This record gives sequence, C-alpha cells and structure tokens, in this order.
Amino acid sequence: MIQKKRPTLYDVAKEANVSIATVSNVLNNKAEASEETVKRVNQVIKQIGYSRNESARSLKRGESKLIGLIVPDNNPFFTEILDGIQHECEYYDWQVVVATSEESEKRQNQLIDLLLAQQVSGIILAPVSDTLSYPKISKKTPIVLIDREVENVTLPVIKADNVDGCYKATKTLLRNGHKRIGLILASPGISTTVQRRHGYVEALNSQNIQIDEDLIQFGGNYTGTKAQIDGGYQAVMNMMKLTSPPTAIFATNHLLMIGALKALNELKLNIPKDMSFIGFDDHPWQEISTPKFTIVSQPAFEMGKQAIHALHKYKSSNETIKTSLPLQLIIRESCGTEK
Amino acid sequence: MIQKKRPTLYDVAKEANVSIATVSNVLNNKAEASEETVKRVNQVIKQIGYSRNESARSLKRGESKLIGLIVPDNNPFFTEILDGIQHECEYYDWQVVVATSEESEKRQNQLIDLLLAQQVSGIILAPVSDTLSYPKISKKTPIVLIDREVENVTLPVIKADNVDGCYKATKTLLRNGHKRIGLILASPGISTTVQRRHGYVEALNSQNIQIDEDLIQFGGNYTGTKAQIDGGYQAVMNMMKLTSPPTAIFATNHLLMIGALKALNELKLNIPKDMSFIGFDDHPWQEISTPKFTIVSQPAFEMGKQAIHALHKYKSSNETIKTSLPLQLIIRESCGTEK
DNA sequence: CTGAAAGCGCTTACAG
DNA sequence: CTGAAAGCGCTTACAG
Repeated sequence: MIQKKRPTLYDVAKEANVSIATVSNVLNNKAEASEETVKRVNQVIKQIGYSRNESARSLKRGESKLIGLIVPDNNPFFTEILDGIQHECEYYDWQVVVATSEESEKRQNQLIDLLLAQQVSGIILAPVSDTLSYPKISKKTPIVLIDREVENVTLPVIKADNVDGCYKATKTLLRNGHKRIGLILASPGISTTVQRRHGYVEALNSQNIQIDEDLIQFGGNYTGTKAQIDGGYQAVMNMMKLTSPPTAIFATNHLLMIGALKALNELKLNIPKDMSFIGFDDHPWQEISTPKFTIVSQPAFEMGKQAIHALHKYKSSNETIKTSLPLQLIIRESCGTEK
Repeated sequence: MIQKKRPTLYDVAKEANVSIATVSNVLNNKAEASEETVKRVNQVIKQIGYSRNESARSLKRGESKLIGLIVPDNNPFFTEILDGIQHECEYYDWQVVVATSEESEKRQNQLIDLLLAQQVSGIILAPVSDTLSYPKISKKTPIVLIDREVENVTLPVIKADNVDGCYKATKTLLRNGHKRIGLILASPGISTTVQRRHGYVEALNSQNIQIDEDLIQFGGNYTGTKAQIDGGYQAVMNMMKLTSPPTAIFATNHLLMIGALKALNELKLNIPKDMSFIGFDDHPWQEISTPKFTIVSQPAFEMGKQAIHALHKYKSSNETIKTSLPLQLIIRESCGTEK
C-alpha cells in the first residue's frame, strides 16, 4: 500500500542529470539523444518506476491513447468484435473504452460526447439507426462504422456482406425444394435488416417466386436478450398460424434463432423432417445440439480488427475504407439432405 | 466535418462575461455563483456546445473518470460482469476501459500499469493466479477483485459462494443415488477452482464417501474457447476409461460443460438415462436443448454492480468490502428424477 | 545533442 | 458572490 505520489518527468530528469525535454525525447524515441544518455535515462526510469502520466500527455497533444467503442449491447457478436478490436489495438498502443447505446439514439449521441471529452483517438460505432445526426467528426477523431451502415454521412465502414450471405442461404433452401420460406428479421430501422431482407428477396426473385409479406416477420425493436428471443418466438408463432405456413425458416440473428427454435420445439415440429431451418452466428453449443444447425456465420473478430485498421488509415491518410466481409454459410443438418 | 477546435472554459467565460473560475464552479455545481450567473453560463455552454476536456481535468485532479476492468478473456460470464459494471458506472459518471490478461500474469501487470498511467479511478480485476505481485495499490486508485480471490493482499472482493454452490450441486447428485461423481475443474491455480473442489469434497465427506482423485480432472490452464472445450472433452474421455467410471458428472464452468457434453455425445451416453449431469452458467440455449440441463448459475451481473459499489466504498471510506454472492442451483432434467 | 520556457485546459486555494 | 493566478505533468518549437 504505497501512497507516495507517482514520479514525474522531473524526478527522472534530476536523477539522470538531464533536462525534462531529453527525458521526453527518449520516452518518445525521438532519437535526439546520445546513446549513452538514452541508456542512462532508461535505467533511471526503470529504477524509480516511472511511467508517463497519460492525462498530461493527452492534454498537451489534444489526443489520448483511448479508442471508444459504442455498440447497442454486449451480445456475443459484439463481444467478438471487441475481441478483434482489442487484439488490433495492442499494435497501435491504444486502449478501449466500451459503452452500450441500448439501441437509443439519444444515449448513443451522449456517449459520443463523453468519448470526445475523453479526447479519444477515434470511435468505432455500431449505430442504432440508419442516419447519424452527429456532426462533430474530424480527421483527428474519426468515427468508423461497424456492422451497420448509415445513409447520410460518408464514413469508413466495416460490415458483413449481408445481401450475398442471405442470398446464398435462401438459395440453399430453394434448391432443397422450399417455396414458402419464412424470414425472421431484427429491427427494421437498421441497415443489416434491410440488406438481409434484400438478399432473401433477390433469391426468391431469381426463382420467380412471389414475395409473401406474411412470411417476413420482424423480431421487434426490443432491447435485451429476453425480448429478442421472444421476438423470434412470436415470429414463428405468427407464421405457423398462416393458412399456408412456411416449410423452411431463416432466422437472421442468433437470439431470434433461439426464440424461433423454442417455438418450433413447442409446436413439436421436427427439424429437418417437418421444417428446414437456417440460423445466424455460430456458437459452440451447435456442436452438441441435435440436429446440428446450418447457419450463416459472421467474421466478427476480423471485423473488429479491420475497424481499427480503417480508423488508423483514416487518421493517417484521410482514406475512407469501406469493406464488406463475406459471410460464410456453414451447412450442417438442419435444412434437408442436399449439401 | 467541423474541424475548428473545441471551445474551452475561456471561450465560455468570455461569452458569459465571467471568469473561468466561475464557469468551472457552475460546471462542478459548486453553488458559489448566483442563480442568474449559473443560468447565463449554462446557456452559453449549451449555445457554443462546450464540453469539458477530461484530460485537463484528470491532470489537475490526478484522477480520471475512467475505471479499468481486467479479465482473463471475454467469455460470456465476464461479459455479463461487464454489463453490471457498465450499468453501475452510469451512476457514478464513470466509463470503463476493458483489457484482457489472457491468463498471463505478466500481461496482467502490464495492463495494471497502463491503466494507472491513464489515472483511472480504480481497477476491477479478475486475477490470473492466487497471488498478486502488484504493490502499487492506494486508497485513491484501489483494486477490487472480482470472481477470483488472492491470498497475499487484503483487497475488496466480490465473488460467488463457490463452496456452497458446489456443495449443493454435489449433494443433489448424491441424493439421486450417485456415489461415483466426476468433477471437471478449470485451471488449478485460481481460487474458484480450489473452492469448487472444496464444495465437492465436503459433500462427499458428509456422506462418508472416499475421494477418488481419478474422478477429479482439470480442464487445463489453456486459454481460449476452443482449448477449454477440448479440456472438458478430454476430462470426460479420461474418466470414462476408468475401470469404474462415474455415473454422474459435474462440470464447473460453461466451456468445460460444452466439451464434456460433446464427449458424452460421442460416447453415445444418454443424459440422464446413462449419465447424470450438472453444468455451470446458464445460457438461453439451454431452453431449447434436450434434455434441459441442470446447472449452477452465477449472479454475474450483480457481481459487476457490487464490484463498482465496493470500489466506491473503498475510495470514500476506506472500507474493504468482501462479498460472497449465493450461487443458484437450477434443477432441470439432466440429473435424474428427484427434484 | 541538450536545455529553458511556453502552454495545453482545467481546478482550487486565496484575496477581495 | 466573483476573479487573478498558480500549477497539474507533459510536448514541442526554439536557441544554443
């Protein structure tokens, strides 16, 4: 329980018989000091246990070594993105401040303000809606969008190729002979929903199958694990009440998928015998479930890594990177025989 | 894309015709300004969109509004803890910097240094081992332990009552007639492992059943989801090779549980017919699995909340809170008939 | 290659 | 109730 205050540059300078400017230089590898001086200073630093006061540095430089991450919630998908971000931040010597918007635009914008006040080097944002009302974006403190796009501003964005991924998943179901395919979507106001729907529609169109809006259900705008699972559950219940219910269901996120499966269970519908099913986002549980589910898997970790890359690129060369990472369809046992 | 620099206290002061000290006072609710002045200053603040530079404040006060969280990895248990922490930080106007130690002590200590350099108000730590080699702990920047305890330092700690929880789980198995109960533990070097083992041993002792070390398997010190699942898998495989294999298995964390179930699947052992099973940590998947698994559930969210509480308490009154939250045994269908 | 000095934007005694 | 001023610990031109 040592209470004495942290040593400063002055302490190091005094001990090493140099000026604080010199200490600062060796600290920042400015290569303006003689080899001998560098060695001596470094020795003193280690000896007295000096480490830089980042607040002071941030104040002077107008920028901290912090990166902000704002996601709607901490579900496993966003957590894996965080993993990727943390991994890559290591390289740039950045640390990550996390915050959740809980799908509230007001809260999201407050969080941006808070992060800006912390002088963060940049913000990675999974926006709550398809427009961004936030004007204070500079080259120095850029916002990089992740997962979800926005219509009214040009920003770097790292996302998944939702259209293609959902097109392929739907195609697989079509190839297996299904004509009535239920689609369960999340909240209508975000780009991923629009794009996933788009992929589905394109696949049906390619087969000249009419879109039946009754087969497209929204899991609701609800926040929270339980509410989303309920959304998936309700979606299936609604579909199965139709005069002509679907013979296959495609759930476009993990929680929706769990809710949908719960409903199917209750209805005693066997997968894949009575109902074909494709889910979203892989999870270790799927290795031991029966049947093993065919799913669309997102490269979340990679998305996180690339977001930090894009952030750095934007800061260093003002380049606006827009990347659409491929979604992987992992065929297992839940949608019939054809592989 | 507004590039002009952020307004400062001076800008506000000039615009409101007061000194910067006054602006600072109203900003900090120091109640030393007349009502009229407060109103005018607040109006100017809103008008020019001022928000405080936290780096400057942190430098002056020697403390930022940041809280550090160091966990071994971002598995769902720790993510739920993060949720609780974030929730509670809202109240104290703190933000959370997250970092993962990846079960490396060296990395853990580096991260503590980095966080201290950020002048964090405190650190919540799930330590990688049962001793803490870190000396720089003050009342101002305390470390609060979460989930895992440490032997050599007295610090606030918020943990689960692992002994009791595992005692009860084992007792349930014993009551159902099992005498040979396999126990799958995580890494031996951490307090949770020791305590979970202790609960198991106590339960067997209460029944005068000899401990068979062959029935106690460690999932290994491995980091990463896959390695831990493999650990659980291997543990079961080892146990089932015994001349007298267990008739019930208790897996003491979620990943270990998944691995164990995978092994049991492969061995075509039906739960609960051929094998009783109790797992750890609840998950929505369990609502739709067959059978529904009996598990020990941890109050992770609550632990996160209480950790922030304990941190605040320690800072304000130097009180060292030690809390052991009850574990909940959720009886479902995986360990026989008796409820 | 090194040092003296200004200044980043705040908070906080202190004086009035 | 309000203001002038010092100082938190750095970085960075600038001078030597």
